[in-house]
Amino acid sequence: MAFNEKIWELCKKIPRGRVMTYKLLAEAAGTKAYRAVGNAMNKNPNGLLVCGYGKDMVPCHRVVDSSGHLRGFAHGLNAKARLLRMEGIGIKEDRVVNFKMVTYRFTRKLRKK
DNA sequence: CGCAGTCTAGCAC
DNA sequence: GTGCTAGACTGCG
Repeated sequence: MAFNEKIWELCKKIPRGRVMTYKLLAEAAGTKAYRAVGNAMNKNPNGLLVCGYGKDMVPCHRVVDSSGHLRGFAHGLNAKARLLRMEGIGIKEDRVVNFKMVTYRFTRKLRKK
C-alpha cells in the first residue's frame, strides 16, 4: 500500500485552485504507472466529499488527465466539476479551463539565479 | 483511433 | 499463495 499512500501524500500537496495530472503524480512518486495512480485516487479513503476540508483529505478532484479532461470520480464528474469551480477552477464540457494555467507543478528546478 | 507499458486491487484456482 | 483481468492513464503510430 506504500504506493497508494505516496500518491495520496503528493495529491494532498496540491494547493487549492490548482490541478495536477496523473502523470505528474506518478512521476513525483517515482513511477510510470499512471493507471495505478488513478486507481489509488478512486480508492482513496480520505476523499474531499467524505472527510471534508482537513489535513488528511485527498483532493482527488484536483487530479485530471494530461489533456485537462475530467475523467472519473467516485462521486460523479458533476460533483468533481462543481468542486473545482468552487475552488476557482473553470470547468467547461468536463474539461479544465486554462488548464495550463491552473496546472500545479512541484518545486521543479527552483530557479537558481 | 488502437496497441502496448506500468502498478494495484479483486476474484479464481 | 500464484495467476489473470480490469481500471480515474499516457505515448506513439
